[in-house]
Amino acid sequence: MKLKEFAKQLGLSPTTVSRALSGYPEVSEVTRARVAEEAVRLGYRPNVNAVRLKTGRAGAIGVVMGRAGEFHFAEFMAGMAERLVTEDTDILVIPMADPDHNDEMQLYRRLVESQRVDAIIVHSPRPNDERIALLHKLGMPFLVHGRSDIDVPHAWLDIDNEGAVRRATSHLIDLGHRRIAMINGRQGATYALHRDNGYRRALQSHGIEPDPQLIANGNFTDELGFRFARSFLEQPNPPTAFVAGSMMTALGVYRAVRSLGLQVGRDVSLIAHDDVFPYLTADNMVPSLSATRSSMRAAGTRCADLVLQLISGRSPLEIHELWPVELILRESTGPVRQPQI
Amino acid sequence: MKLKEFAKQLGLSPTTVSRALSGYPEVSEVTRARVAEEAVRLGYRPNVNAVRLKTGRAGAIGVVMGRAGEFHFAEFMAGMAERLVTEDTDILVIPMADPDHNDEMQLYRRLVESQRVDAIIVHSPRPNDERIALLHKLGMPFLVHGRSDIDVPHAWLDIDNEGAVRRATSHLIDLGHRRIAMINGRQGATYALHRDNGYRRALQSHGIEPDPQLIANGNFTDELGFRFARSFLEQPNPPTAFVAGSMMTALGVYRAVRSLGLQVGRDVSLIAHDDVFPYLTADNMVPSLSATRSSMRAAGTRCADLVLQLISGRSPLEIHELWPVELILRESTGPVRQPQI
DNA sequence: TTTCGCAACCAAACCGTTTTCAATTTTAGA
DNA sequence: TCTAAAATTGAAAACGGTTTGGTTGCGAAA
Repeated sequence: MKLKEFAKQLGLSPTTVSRALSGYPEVSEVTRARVAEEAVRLGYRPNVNAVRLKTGRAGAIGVVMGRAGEFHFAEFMAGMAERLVTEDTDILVIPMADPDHNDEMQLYRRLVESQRVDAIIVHSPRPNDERIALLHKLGMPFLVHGRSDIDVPHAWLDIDNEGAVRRATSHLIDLGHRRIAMINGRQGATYALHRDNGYRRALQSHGIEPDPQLIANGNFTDELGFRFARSFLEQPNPPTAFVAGSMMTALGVYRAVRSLGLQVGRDVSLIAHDDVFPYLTADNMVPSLSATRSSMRAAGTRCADLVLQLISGRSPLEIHELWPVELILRESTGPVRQPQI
Repeated sequence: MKLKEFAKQLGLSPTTVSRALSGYPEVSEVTRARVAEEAVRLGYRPNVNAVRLKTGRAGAIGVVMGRAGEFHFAEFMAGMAERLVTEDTDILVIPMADPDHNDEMQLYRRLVESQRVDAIIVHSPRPNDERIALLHKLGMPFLVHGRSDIDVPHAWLDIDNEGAVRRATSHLIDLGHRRIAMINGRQGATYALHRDNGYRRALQSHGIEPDPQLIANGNFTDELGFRFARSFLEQPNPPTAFVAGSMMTALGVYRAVRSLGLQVGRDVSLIAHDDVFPYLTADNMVPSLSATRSSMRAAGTRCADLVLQLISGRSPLEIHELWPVELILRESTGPVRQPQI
């Protein structure tokens, strides 16, 4: 059913019908109601592609997806979906070929030019992220999930990574730990930097010098969690506590600790960051995992919300949200054990 | 840069330019080369929305996303992305409000009518899945990831769930196990049914009567893995082996077994299904996990490929792929222990 | 030479909306 | 009652491409 045909059935012009459905004021309430009603009855729905061509709006939010299968991704998307379900906006997932730099910029450039999306969400920004500069230059609305230090105005939503890790680390220090290892995310992303800062500040404010031998960076995998933890624990002067970047990393740390005949929460303390997954909960781990917690799903929902505001004209300058992170103490943290004499 | 302008710069008509770029034969090679070259140089790219309006193609594949944050999802998408990155097709994620039945059908109907996608991928089909009937009726190309018994022709790609679980169960029986528990996925989906069949057939072909007390269904979460395993093991006549539906479930089972002072691989055997995640590998678990394995990512890639074929006209009737599943034996399986006398 | 076929190109119609500008009808004010 | 202003409605021009149905020019066949 096309507009023309539909309008004819109603005895109205396409103009009026279009306006009635789009909520323009210059159409009488009576007419509007009738049009809306008949549209449902006859099943008329405007052709999206025609609307998009004419209006220039794409009706979609772009999310560029890296190749690393990040488990956060699904949660974030589910959160976005939750918000967008009532909206007439969908999510366009754009595959990224290689993390090769040039390619990536090219991808964003094309995405913008192609006019397939009204806005873009940028993930895992770097301190000086060229994607941000590019999108700003091209005038494409975008929201950064995370933050960047770049000298370009941008809307962002981030969690307080630094504060979270600082508190986590401080807490471990308060428990008497002095050798605290840090298993961080991949180097380069701002959040990893912030977490590193939080870690260092906590140590330094207690007069402890960070030991580079106790700091590691890498993907959030069980495997790396294990490897790093294991190699740290096998050092001559092993750590008594760990701060870990993700639930998967935590799993690896648990394994490593166990594999050495030690016990998490007694011999080694651990605090990890928990993005709140329905399928793996910190509280259920044995011993239950002390965690800095912030819902990835909620972030997705809010990001979708903010992007919608961005699209409808709100200034990026007004959109800066820093979410506090909970620190939830459970059994994986405990006072440092006196070295056996 | 619009087509008209671009054509003028080249001293050609829009017609010829359009044809040159779209690879039509009635344009000389010389011209085609020149057009292609200049397009790059001047940065001309056809407006997607205009192309879509005119051709009726949407340039996107639809994936409906449930609210349950499934960790498989990201892997599957990453796989799709891998295939689509070279193509001019993207992935449209459509949020699903409630798993409420009517709503879901309504969603699919609208999705089709809106012409935002050229094809749809249907996940976790049920034996008699109305979505399939609907899409078939509406003439929308679609690929089912999984299978359905419904009496409607449909393209599908599935893994041999039944065979996988049958072999896994048989292997456990060969190891001497007789009380084998089954922690399956949510009731309703075909794959859960197939796995159940595989489980029952294996038992029955060895003359073992399935015990409903040892069969559970539910989401693939660590929590449910733990609960089910624990409650099974606390029964008067506990199982000596488990077949579990996912890696997360397996984590829960490990926990449950440990919590009772038992040991996986010695006191209790376990085989779980592994979708192959970069962040959690069966081989790294302690003891390493015996698993039926099939790459979710590879499935995503192939599904994308098949959908593209579907879009370009291949008959759904020809597209039926049943992937074999590997059975990889590691340390979590062992001979049944004689009951302590 | 004329005719035909073919390669290469082009003008204009069309895809299904939105929106500008203009026309018509109502309403309100005098 | 008349008129100006306000409230509705419509006709037609975009939006930026693709594609149909030609036209043109040239060499080969008749």
